[in-house]
Parts: sequence; structure tokens; C-alpha cells
Amino acid sequence: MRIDSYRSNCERCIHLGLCRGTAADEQIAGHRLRVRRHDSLYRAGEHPGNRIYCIRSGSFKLVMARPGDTEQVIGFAMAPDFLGLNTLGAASHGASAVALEDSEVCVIDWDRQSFRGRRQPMQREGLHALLAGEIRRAQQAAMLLHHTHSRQRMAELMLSLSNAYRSNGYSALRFRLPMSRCDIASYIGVSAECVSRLLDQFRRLGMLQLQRRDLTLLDPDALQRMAAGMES
Amino acid sequence: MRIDSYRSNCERCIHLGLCRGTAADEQIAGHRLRVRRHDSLYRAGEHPGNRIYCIRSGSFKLVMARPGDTEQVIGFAMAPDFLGLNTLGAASHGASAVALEDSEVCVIDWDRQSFRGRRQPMQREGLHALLAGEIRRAQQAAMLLHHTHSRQRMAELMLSLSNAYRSNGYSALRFRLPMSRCDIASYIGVSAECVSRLLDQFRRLGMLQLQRRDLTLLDPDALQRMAAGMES
DNA sequence: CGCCCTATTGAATATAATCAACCGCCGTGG
DNA sequence: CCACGGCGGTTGATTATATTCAATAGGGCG
Repeated sequence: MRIDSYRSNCERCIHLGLCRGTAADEQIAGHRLRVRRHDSLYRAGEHPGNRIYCIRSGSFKLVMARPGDTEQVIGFAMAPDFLGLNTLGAASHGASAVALEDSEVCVIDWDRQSFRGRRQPMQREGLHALLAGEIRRAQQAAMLLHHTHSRQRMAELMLSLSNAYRSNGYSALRFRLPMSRCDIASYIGVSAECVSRLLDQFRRLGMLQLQRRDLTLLDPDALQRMAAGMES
Repeated sequence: MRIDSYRSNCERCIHLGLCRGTAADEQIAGHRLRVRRHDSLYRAGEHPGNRIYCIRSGSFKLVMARPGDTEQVIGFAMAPDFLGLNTLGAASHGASAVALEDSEVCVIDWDRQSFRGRRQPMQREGLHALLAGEIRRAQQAAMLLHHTHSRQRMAELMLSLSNAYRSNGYSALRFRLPMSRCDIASYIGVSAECVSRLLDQFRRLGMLQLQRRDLTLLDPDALQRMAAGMES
């Protein structure tokens, strides 16, 4: 039963071509891992151990430590994103991956032998595209931060989350924020109080509805204009 | 003469193992390209054409267009950084690469046949490390922006440039800023005027000296503390 | 020399951080 | 069951910070 559901899930996995060989005995994706809310999948500084992860359910925040024991949220990830791609060839994880809710990941063992020897060209190409895509993702995420006004960054974050949910098959207009206000604050570079005020401001402007972490975007176009700085 | 200096430069190139085969006839790096100040090496939206670039001299800014004809500087690059790594497997460039000064790049033709067929494992490994490193670089760059105060972001930028120069064999304390104040402003998400004021503030605090674009860091530790928010 | 472009400076206004108080939900333990 | 405490979140008042608009300075280049 466990096995069946596992296989069936994998067969529907959009990364099938990348993580499994053509024959059953070449299967590389080893096993699943449950990570409970607030637990770390890996921590900054740890050796990556030749593994990457694919989120099957739940969501994570990526946290970097700063000199002076402060922490920065540098990104969010949800199923079916990958985690750990940036550690290929690195001696240690640069950031920690902390589960925002009870989550499950696929562990893909990145053993060099199996990679070099058995993989098909298609898989290699897939990997390159994956890595390149991750660079673009990081750059895209960075763009969010290059705004002078915090309301622009906040609007952009809302839209970016909306896009993420849409492209993963969920509603783009109604979703639950898996992260705390503090996480958002750290991510967009404002104080936690400011997050509250901004969200309240957006609500008063009729752009969204929000109770606790349940978000409804009422006027994505207005958010778009807000992000672009064409609306105060 | 031209050929000689070209070969000699390549033999000193730190990316030798990646961009050339073991035998001379397997050489993949094709040719150099000169890009004049303010010209684009490539533009956002263009097809990448299976090429990546290695900066041999000069420097570039990476610029992304935003809805609403504004532009954002999302990064800087200098020799011997790579450009275009994020376009592997992508249909188009996500950002433009604009030369900040007269520059020269190596064009590495990313032909799939030659890549898949002729490359050595070492080269593939090198590529993965390169791509993963680029992800980390993008994330590192993003960290700079997650500060609440602009003085922290500015201090961090100064340090990050300093590190870049150091790791490329130049002085970490005296260098010339290749980018305009506007570029800096766009990059750290403040107004151009604010850049002036911040630099002046740093100067008055004795952290650096600056005339036009020639920068001398007088107190990197203070800058570090400033970036960490432990100094006003 | 004179122009243009980049950079700087000033004054007024807008924006966000900080400090402090408070609310409400949730889980814990009596 | 309820009381309690802690955490996450909100709100208010004040101060600090950054934008905006406007004017000015100064270098590089024809």
C-alpha cells in the first residue's frame, strides 16, 4: 500500500525523467522524508552529502545566517520545487531549509557514479535546464527586492506567490500563506510591523482580503500597478 | 601576434579545463568579442543561441526590464565571471548584459553535440559546479538586499565589491567603481540622491574615501558592522 | 569654450523603523 | 473545563530614514 502509493506518486511526478533511470533497477530516487513544521531539512554549514530534494508536499523557507546571529529569509519553496540544487559541488549548505508546515520531500541521491555512468543524455540536459532555471529563479526573486518602496516589494511578493500557486495547479487568487509575518518581513526587508500595516493598507484599498493567513486577491491588476509604482 | 597573445591568455585562464578539450582540435572556445561601453552583449528577450560568455576584461551590469518601461539593475559582473549561464535550456535571455566600460569576452559555443559527445567528465563536473556556484552567487547577491536600512545595503555592496576585487587579484581596498551612481541606486533599491548621501555619510564617518569613482576603503570593519546594523 | 551628462546638495514631504502596548489564538497543565 | 502563558500578530505614537523636486556643481568631450 505504501509502496503502491509511492510508485503512483512518482509516476505522476513532473520530474520523472530526471530522477529515475529508464529501467526500474536504475531508480535513483531513494526514499521520502517527512519534515515537521519548524524542523530543518538541512542546515547552513552542513555538508550537502550529494543529495538534492524535491518537495512533494508542504513548503519551506530558506534561511541564511548573518554575522551577528541575525537570520535572513532568502526565499520560499513549495512543491514541486527542488531544494539543494545550489550545493552541487559545494562543500557546505549556504542556507538552511526550514519547513513552514509538515512537509514531505523526495531524496534524490546524487551519487557521482550513478550520475556519470548510468544517466541518459536527456537526464543530463534536464539537469542543466534545472540548474539554469534555478539561477533564473534566484534572479527573479532578487528582482522583487530592487524596489525603493516596501509597498512595491510587498505587492510583488503577493503576485509572485500567486504565480507560484497558479503554476502548481492551485488557485492563483485564494491561498494560504504558509509563512509568518516575520518571515515575510525578513524576506522583503522591512520590519514585522510594516508587514501588518502594508497588508492592512492593501485590504483598505480593496486589493485583497485576509484573515490570519488565508489570503484572497481581489484586484491583481491593482497589485500589479502597485508593484510597478504606478499607484500609491 | 594577436593569436599568440590569445593563446597565452587562454593558457592562463582559470576556466581552461572547462572551456577547452584536451587536444587542440577539440577547442570549443571560439573567439573573443569586444563590447564597447554602454553596448549590450545580449539583450533581454533575445534567443541565447547556445552561447555562454566569460568576461576577460572589463565589467557588465545585468539589467532586467520591468512592466512599465522601467529598468532594474539586478547584478554586476567582472572578469573572470561568466555571463549567460542562466540561459541554458531557456528560450530567451531574462536580462540584458550591458558593458560598463570597454570590455572583452570569450564566447563559448554551447553546441549540444560537442558538449555531449566530446566533453570529459571533469568538464561536466566543472560545469555543474559552475552552475551551482552561479545559483549561490545569485542568492548571495540577493542577501544584500534583505536589509531594512539602505545604509546596510550600501555597506554590504561596498564589501561585496571589495571581495570581488580581492578574489580576482586586485586590491580589496582601492578600486574604481565601474558603475554609475544610478546603477548602484537601482541595484540596492534606493534613489540616486540617496546613494550620494550615503557615500558622503560613510566618508564623513571615516569609513572610505571617494573621488568620483575612485574608492578607498579606510575601515572595512566599520563597514562590516554597518552592514550588520551594529553601527548607525 | 560650452555643452551634456553625472553627481551633489538643500528643503520639504513621505515612508518606515522603533518602542510600547495590546489582542487573540492555541496548546498546556491544573 | 478553565486559567495561564507564549507566540504571532496588530495598533498607536514618536523618531529616524529616504523620496521627491529643484537647484547647483563639475568633469569629459566635441
